[in-house]
Amino acid sequence: MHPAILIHGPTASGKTALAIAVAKRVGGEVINADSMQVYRDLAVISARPSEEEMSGVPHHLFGHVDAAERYSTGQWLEEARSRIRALQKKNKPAVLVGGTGLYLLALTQGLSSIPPIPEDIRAEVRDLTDAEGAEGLRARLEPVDPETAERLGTGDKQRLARAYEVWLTTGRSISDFQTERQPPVLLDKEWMGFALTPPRAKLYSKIDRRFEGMLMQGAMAEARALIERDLDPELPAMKAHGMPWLAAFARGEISAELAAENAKRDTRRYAKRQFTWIGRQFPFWPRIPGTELPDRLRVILALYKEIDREMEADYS
RNA sequence: GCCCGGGUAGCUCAGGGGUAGAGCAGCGGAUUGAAAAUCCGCGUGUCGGUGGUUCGAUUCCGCCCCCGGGCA
Repeated sequence: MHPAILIHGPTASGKTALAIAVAKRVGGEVINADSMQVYRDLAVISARPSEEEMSGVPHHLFGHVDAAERYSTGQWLEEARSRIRALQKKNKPAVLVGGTGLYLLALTQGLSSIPPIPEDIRAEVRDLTDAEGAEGLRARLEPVDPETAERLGTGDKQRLARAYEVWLTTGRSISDFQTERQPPVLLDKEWMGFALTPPRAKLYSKIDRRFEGMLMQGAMAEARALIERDLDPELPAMKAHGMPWLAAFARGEISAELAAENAKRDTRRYAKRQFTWIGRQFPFWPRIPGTELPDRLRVILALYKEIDREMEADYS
């Protein structure tokens, strides 16, 4: 069995092209680890690789979800598990690539086994959040799960809502669930992760240019098509970088220039958070600071060959 | 060339004899099924340069440089 290769990095750092190049060299297949590239309706806006870019390398979990769906980390993890297992059976390395750090964390550290939340409870808590805000949620959570209420920031309505949903569904606190994790899909020796860490100034100007490029490739048309479906603006797909601003522009509320400015700014801020995530959550993943594809490829292949050989030795 | 106005944070600007703020941008952090989400924290500065007055100058004065506008 070959170890899986995980490629992570901030948005617009060149993960897609690198993953394809790596997959070609090691005879592997690419699996998406990006929460937005799963949505069918977000080809341009999520910078999903085109058929042409994929250049014959099989890709999995790209654009297979409808924008009306609320995709989740848990769902992704199960889908990724089955693809990874299938590749292991074929004795091909899996190349997981994506900017969603939480997905890769779940993959390598495991997730707690919390039962799915029934739709009526989710709706109830969502209404509660709208009506009472973070304050109200916190007040409700405090008596039943004081630990989580204490740990979460006072305004973190999303996590407060999640904690409260879990309590309503199971009668147990989320902190209780979170003390244990399921075994990860990939065990320690079964994967190797790489983090792209380009110079920030360079990345930021790349982000700006990339968004301009998206506009030229039809991002606006893509946004309009979604807007016409009249979906809940709170859906994850509707929150993809640029979407809320392109929607505001479509409604005539802001200028095209402002929409583009804001979209770029949101993306830059996201990249900043990704840098923090890499530093804190993946401190031991080898860094790849270079920005040239051949250099990056060389670094990955050199390190990968080593552990791949070790693994072959272990199994023979 | 002359006359005004202005040079203060990355940007737009406020302030004023005791080394300085606001907005935006930015920076640091958290992160267990919405994560491209959600949340917490932080002014980051040769106050254009150089002399002078003063206990003390970013502030007042002189000269110089730069940018607007006007008159030539």
